[in-house]
Amino acid sequence: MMNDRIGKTDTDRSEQPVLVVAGPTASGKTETAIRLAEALDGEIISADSMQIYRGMDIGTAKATIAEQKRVPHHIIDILNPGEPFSVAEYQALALDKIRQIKGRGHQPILCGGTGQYLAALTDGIEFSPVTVDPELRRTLNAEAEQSGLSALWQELQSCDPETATKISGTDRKRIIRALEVYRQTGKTISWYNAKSKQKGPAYPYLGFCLNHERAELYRRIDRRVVKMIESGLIEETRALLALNLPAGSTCLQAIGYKELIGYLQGKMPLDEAQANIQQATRRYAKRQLTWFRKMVELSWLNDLEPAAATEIILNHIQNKVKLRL
RNA sequence: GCCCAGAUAGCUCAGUAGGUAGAGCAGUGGACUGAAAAUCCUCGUGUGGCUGGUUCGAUUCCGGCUCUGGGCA
Repeated sequence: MMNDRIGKTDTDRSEQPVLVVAGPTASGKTETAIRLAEALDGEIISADSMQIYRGMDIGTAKATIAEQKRVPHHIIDILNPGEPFSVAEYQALALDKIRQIKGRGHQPILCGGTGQYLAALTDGIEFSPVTVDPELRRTLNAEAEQSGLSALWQELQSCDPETATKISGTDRKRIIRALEVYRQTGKTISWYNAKSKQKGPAYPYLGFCLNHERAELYRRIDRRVVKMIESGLIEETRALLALNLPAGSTCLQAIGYKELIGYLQGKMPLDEAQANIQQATRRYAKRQLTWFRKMVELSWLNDLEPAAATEIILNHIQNKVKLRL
């Protein structure tokens, strides 16, 4: 075959789209992204809301130390358990990483299963300047406790009927967030949202979604949960528990840990905790797929192991580059 | 071998004084703009074990058979 080298694109990737490797848990994202990075001189930016926490390794299926040595990883292990985080912060961090990686002439590869994080980048959402005020959030939660959620819903109904009709009167988190915005600024969250998509994404993206036939995906999930427990997830949870984090800490929402805490506190036998983890993971995977189906720019790769998926993605990129020449 | 109880949705079961059935769980689809592995919404047709009978009509009543659980020998 002819020389495959394609001009200066080897070193100048500033025009190349950011690669996205999405997919539900246990679909093979991590290994695929690493292989891609090795082939493309790439660096991986995680898009995962739980892998940001240090010490939560097994349960979040974080790339192992050995895997992280193969290729640079970003936005992993950036916080201690118990520290708060948000999509907007994620987006800012990720955009910064993309810029830096491109600056080095490397290929940025977004890899992760948190649909909201991915969408914040690919949809180019411009978040409002209204940050989270923990004090106000506590107040609103307390009000919901005392006067009931419907009282807050009423308040929203009168100050921001557009949002009130859009979300459910039982969706506690969204009602509270909408009121946070209104009480702090006097402007509605719908007003901010309306202007949030005007700019479009800061970078072009080329995305792939790994997936498996549902029954097979669920088998993989069930198997992986067993493996996690065998490899020390209980110990990891014990360590997390020993930190005595305030209830409501984001990291305590993580599947696997929250169920095993119940086991460690003697509330349920291990096999029950394991079954609960498997079920919660299956439901989570289903919700992830809802996000990915909505992201029309994703190409779906079904029933493939990482090696094969990587091949296909590389071919795809190769063809695109050739077409452009 | 005999006696008793069961057999209804993927699972556990309810109900129909005879007019072709509904809960929980599992599962499905969806929403998502600073907690997102979170939060929330939607969706219930299944040879009523098989087979005869009674009846205008049987998942429901009666008989036989099969299977399951328990008891007696």
